Amino acid sequence: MSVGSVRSNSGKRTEPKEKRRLQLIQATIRSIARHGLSDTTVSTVSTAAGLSQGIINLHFQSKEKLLLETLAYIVDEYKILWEKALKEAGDSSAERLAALLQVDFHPRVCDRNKLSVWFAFWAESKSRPTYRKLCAGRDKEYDAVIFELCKNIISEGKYSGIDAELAARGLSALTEGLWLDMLVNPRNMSRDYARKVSMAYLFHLFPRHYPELNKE
Amino acid sequence: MSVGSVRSNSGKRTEPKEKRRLQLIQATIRSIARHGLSDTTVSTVSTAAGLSQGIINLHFQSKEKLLLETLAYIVDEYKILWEKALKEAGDSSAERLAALLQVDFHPRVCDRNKLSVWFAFWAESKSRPTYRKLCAGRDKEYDAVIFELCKNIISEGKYSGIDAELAARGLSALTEGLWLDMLVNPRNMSRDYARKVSMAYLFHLFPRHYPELNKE
Amino acid sequence: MSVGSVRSNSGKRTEPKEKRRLQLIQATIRSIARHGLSDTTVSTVSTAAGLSQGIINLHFQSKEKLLLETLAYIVDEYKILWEKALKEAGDSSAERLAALLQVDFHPRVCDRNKLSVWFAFWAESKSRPTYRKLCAGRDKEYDAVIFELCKNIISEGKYSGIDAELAARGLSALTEGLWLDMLVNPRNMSRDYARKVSMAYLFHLFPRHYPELNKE
Amino acid sequence: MSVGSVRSNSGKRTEPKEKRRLQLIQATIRSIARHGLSDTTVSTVSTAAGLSQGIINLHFQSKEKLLLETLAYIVDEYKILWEKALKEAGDSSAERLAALLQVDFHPRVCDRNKLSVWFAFWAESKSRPTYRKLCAGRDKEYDAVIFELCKNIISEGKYSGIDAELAARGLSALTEGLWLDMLVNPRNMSRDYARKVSMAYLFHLFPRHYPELNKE
DNA sequence: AATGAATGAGGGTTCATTCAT
DNA sequence: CATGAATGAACCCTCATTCAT
Repeated sequence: MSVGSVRSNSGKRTEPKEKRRLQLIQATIRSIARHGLSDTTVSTVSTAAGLSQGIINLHFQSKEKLLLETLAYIVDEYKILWEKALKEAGDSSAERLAALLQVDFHPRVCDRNKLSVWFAFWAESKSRPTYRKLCAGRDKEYDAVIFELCKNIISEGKYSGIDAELAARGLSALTEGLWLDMLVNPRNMSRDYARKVSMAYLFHLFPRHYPELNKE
Repeated sequence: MSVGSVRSNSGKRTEPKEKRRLQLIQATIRSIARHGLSDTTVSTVSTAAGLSQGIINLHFQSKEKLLLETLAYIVDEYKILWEKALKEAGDSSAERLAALLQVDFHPRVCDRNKLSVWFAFWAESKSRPTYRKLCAGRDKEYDAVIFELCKNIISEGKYSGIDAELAARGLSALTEGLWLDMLVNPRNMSRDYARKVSMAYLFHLFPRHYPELNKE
Repeated sequence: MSVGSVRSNSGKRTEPKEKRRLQLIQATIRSIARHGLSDTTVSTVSTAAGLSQGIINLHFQSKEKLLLETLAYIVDEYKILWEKALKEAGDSSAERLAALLQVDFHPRVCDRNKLSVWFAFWAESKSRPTYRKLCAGRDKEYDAVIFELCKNIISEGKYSGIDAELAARGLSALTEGLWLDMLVNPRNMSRDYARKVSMAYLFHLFPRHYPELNKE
Repeated sequence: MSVGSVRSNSGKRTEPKEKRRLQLIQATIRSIARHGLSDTTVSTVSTAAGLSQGIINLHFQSKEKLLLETLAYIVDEYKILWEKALKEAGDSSAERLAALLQVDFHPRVCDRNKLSVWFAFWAESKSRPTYRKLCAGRDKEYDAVIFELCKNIISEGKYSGIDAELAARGLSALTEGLWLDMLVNPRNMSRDYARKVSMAYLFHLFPRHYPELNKE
């Protein structure tokens, strides 16, 4: 076989494996969204993927590992979107902060299936340290950046009476609360409206940095 | 059995019965907090209650009903505290709103075990309409009152550029987000600090109504 | 409750438990004999016992533990018969040795079902140290006693050219070989004939101690 | 395909085919010795052979057939060694009998891996007639020859009080028992010592035919 | 001829529920 | 009212077998 055919072979042998894993992770997300984490079984997942039962242990050794990789997948996806937003955003702290919040309401993040997964794992994180650790990575970095940006904005805008940490924590908590509303009660909280609520908070905090929000 | 004996027994039998049910509900809360909802079994609950396995079907017919009543118990408790706060609060909308937010950070509400239960059920609410309905009751009334109070305050204070609904939704979401932080990462988010974050938001929204918050 | 009732209660609550375990162990022996160790499943055992599948994990935690306790049961039973035989035997070494060999062909030991179990575990003992350890207890003591008795007999009878250890090892191996024949080919090797073979060996070793065997 | 190509291929295709089969049989022996028959899987065998999973069904159709052929291989090997010994032995019955027993302790027979296989199948022979039949071939012929030789020796040596069948059965059982000891407890029973035990028995039976054994 | 991804029947185990005590 | 032994459905996982490559 020529080098070319070897390359295409390796593409066919290793790629499908990665594709299968992705396919199964996506089936897991759908299953958690549809049945809940408690009622997500090897059977619901493999059925959702249109494959046989044994496939999960073949590719992930155990159901537990599949769940962990599913969480990791979602955490990673979020992180990537977030870093991309930071890279593409302008230099000003105000722009950067706004860009980050936009990510939180990006369709790929606010997908209700994925929100199901986030909250399923958060809900169990108290009893499962492994879950908490996976999420903690996200939170820590996230919090630090938000805090830094708030601090900059406050000093730039000479906002008095605003504590940077209180503001940052508020912004972060607000996002999570809005996610919860979108998950639990999507009719009363659309993605678009959630973003508006978030932006309204930003405006009230830093009115001189976000004049345009006033008019929306 | 004569009517008389039934009646006299009913006093003795139903009271302990109610106590057993409460005892089991509290054991359920502890079990969900400790093991997660997925790993909460009839056995973990009855062990936590110091009773035998059969006790749950005896008093609740099924595990599912026990879970529902546990959720109902927490929802009710929250509602009661909330109504009590409204009744005891002053007449001004600002006072009433602040009083309500205080309830959200009341030790009895913010108990981490109970937060575990809230989020456990929220996480599954997408797949279990019964859960959602139980929570929906709380949310609807809650949202309506908060909204009304915000509207009053805005008109009283002639706050321009504040949409009452956006503000109300923000306040409500913020609380939920702070609850999540307290659940997932209690070291970084104490009950006290959460309340401060919440109050800080209130202040930024309605500075002329909450001057005292400025100094804290 | 009186002391009496407590006693009868404990008899009813703990005895059945022990009875169930015995019942399951006996079902296991039958299953190994009938299906072989490889094909002995939780299902074959519980069916043999006339009970449900869950019963095994209820009483033995796992199938593996049931198997170990089954082996231990058979080892123990053998040991008890053996010690009883020693206690009841006369004082002379010749009598004692003969008594021990009688045990090896006792109906309760040579039961073909039980032989199945012995050989099933011996066959796996190379790969499963736990099995070997359980059997090793028996072997060691057994060998030591047989050796001692042979030594005494040899010195008493002034048998020249007989090594006590060779004789003892031979006697012990002969028994095991006869067991195998009874297991694998019961039509050609009855319990009675096996005993005769064993006794014939004894006679050839120590003719002056076992004159009566000559005539049989 | 032309006849010619078939013929020329048959040399190339069937030879390696036979080699593969042998390779897999040997891997099976190692696997049974290492993991036990219960834990010998298609995977343990193919791994031991350094080949892929599918190879077994390719060459043996099923796992069961591989096991049967493995047993047959060992039975055959034993038979061949045995027949060769008979052919090469002298004419006297005593020599022939001794030669046969030598085979039983030949390194190729007493290999602990192979003993594992023997006993694995013997242990299951009660529940699997197919296994028993495979072994029965060996036993029958073996027993007949041993018996014949003993009979000759007895009549030659005018040994009184010795029943030929009892002696033959004893010899055969002794060998099997010694094999078991070598398998289960190799530290206490070396191949060399086992042979000595066997020879000691022979001496005691027929002292006038085996004078040399006396001195060893 | 050989591979190894995929299958699915059947394994051991868990657990909500029942019921005799 | 309370227990806990027993059940059996459903879980996760293993593994002999198939088949496209």
